[in-house]
Amino acid sequence: MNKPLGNLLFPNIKKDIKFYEELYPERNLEKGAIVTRFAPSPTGFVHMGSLRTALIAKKLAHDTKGVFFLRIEDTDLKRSVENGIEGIINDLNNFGITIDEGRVSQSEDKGKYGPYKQTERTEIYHTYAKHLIDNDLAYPCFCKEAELDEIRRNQEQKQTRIGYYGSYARCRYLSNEDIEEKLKNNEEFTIRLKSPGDFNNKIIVNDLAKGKVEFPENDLDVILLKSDGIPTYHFAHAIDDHLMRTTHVLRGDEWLSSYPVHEQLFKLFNFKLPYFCHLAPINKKENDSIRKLSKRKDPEAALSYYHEKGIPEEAVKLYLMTTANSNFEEWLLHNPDKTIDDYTFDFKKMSASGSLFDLDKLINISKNYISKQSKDEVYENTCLWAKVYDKEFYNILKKYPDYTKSILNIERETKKPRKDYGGYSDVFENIFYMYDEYFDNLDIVIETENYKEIINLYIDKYFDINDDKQTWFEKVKQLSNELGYASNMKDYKENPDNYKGSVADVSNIIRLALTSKTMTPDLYTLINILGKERTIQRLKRVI
RNA sequence: GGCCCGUUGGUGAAGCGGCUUAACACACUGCCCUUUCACGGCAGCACACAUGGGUUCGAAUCCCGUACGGGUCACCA
Repeated sequence: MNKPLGNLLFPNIKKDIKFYEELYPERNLEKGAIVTRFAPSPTGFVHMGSLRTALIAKKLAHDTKGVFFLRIEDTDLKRSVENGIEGIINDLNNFGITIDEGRVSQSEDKGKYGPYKQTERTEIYHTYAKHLIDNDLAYPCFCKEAELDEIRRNQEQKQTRIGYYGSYARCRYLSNEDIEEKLKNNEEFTIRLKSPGDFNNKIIVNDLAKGKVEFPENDLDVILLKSDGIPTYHFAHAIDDHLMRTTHVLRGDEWLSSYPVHEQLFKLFNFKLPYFCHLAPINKKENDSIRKLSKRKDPEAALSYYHEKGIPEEAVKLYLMTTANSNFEEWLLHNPDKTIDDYTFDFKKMSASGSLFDLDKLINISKNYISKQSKDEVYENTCLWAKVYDKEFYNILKKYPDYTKSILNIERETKKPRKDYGGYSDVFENIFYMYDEYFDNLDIVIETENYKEIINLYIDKYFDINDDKQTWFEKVKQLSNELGYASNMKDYKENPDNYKGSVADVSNIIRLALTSKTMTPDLYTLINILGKERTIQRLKRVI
């Protein structure tokens, strides 16, 4: 016990930890209910990896009738970004990751376990720090940066373990008088843990993702409170996740190696230890090395990247889920009409190692997802996209809603829909030629020599907007025959020399004249959507 | 350097001691279907279990060593 020191260091702290233990009681939830949180730093947008963590955390909580909350970890003043909190809330909302409690705006909380922003909890941290000091489990450290450097250099030279521990932890042995003296001189100090651990002892975690992991016990006198009085991650994590009654801590596996510190803190306070799940990162290959997908270096780490491509949020989530749970993809294949909400998350199906980010796969998922949407959904979503990223196209879409929908509906809303769009940004490239506003400015080049003859004959003799598909195609075949083109592809393939070409060539000339492209959806449907006048006008334009 | 994690084809991965001549999905290639494209079907691709020992009648699966990759050792989270 060292009560005088606690009072000396924290003269303004009048409460004790019992006060907070009672203020934030255990949650009254059903048995098996999981309490998780998303705890980002407001350093900018949400990272793909963080989004995945949040997605899983929310799912676990909601599947078990638990609670999912948002806590803002803004203890690094230097890195905090101005509208960081709004950005995070925004990203979460866009992806439908709804929180039950926590920070809901820059300054507002929802829920009884707040405040949910760490810089607003300093009194709590100080109370718990004082408690540790009172019990001789923490002490002030006056070491300056230079001294700490010196210790490290010394350790490097001796090739011993690096860190502030044991006899290297100089300030651990300061007497109350020494401390009082330094305080009088206004020396800056941090509060360090007086670790009771022994490096030779072993501890074991049963990590939900990694399995059993063995560590040496922590003996580092880690910093609990920085010299500005703000807690470090380690300290804040222990206090907050206990007081907020988190049952499952999901976080990146870069935290795995500091687990011994955290466990020690929980035990010193007699907190109930939550379950831990350390997720492997999403990686990227750069040259020959593999590294974590980086906010700074990789545009695809930002959620805005997908927004810009018009990849639906749901598709991103589906992709993230396939990387989070290895059997999710197959499950979805067998349950095509179900959603992520119907899936039961399984810790055992989590990969222990990090995977490479695969944009191809994401786009494939997105194609499948968009292909299942109705024409109205695709129309609305494309409008939303274009409104931000292509104003001109947006105006066109808004000008011709029904016309556009009929285009978007080609080979859609069937059992085997087309999969043209990896994102809404692909829509333009696939349908722009249907609008005169774009089409009229195109140069149309048809290489076939006698294309004028073909088109003339088509207009004069065979074109009739009222034909059904069967009749239409029969006529194209007749047209082919009349001009020496094979109407039957098999015949043509067997004896190509007998013909000038095939019905495929003939259709393609018409296709080119009408669309400027050689690859389009079904021509007959296209003609019907274009209508009689526009079709003839376009056909005449090339001759 | 200490501590920790990981390593199945180009990618994600199934596998949990015999059912494995190692699934499935993406990507790629070819064929079929077909007026183009797409969809769909079929096939292929890829010397895929990092490596060396051991345990066992039997090992991708268990144990040990090594290599390689990654993390961490901040008054950053």
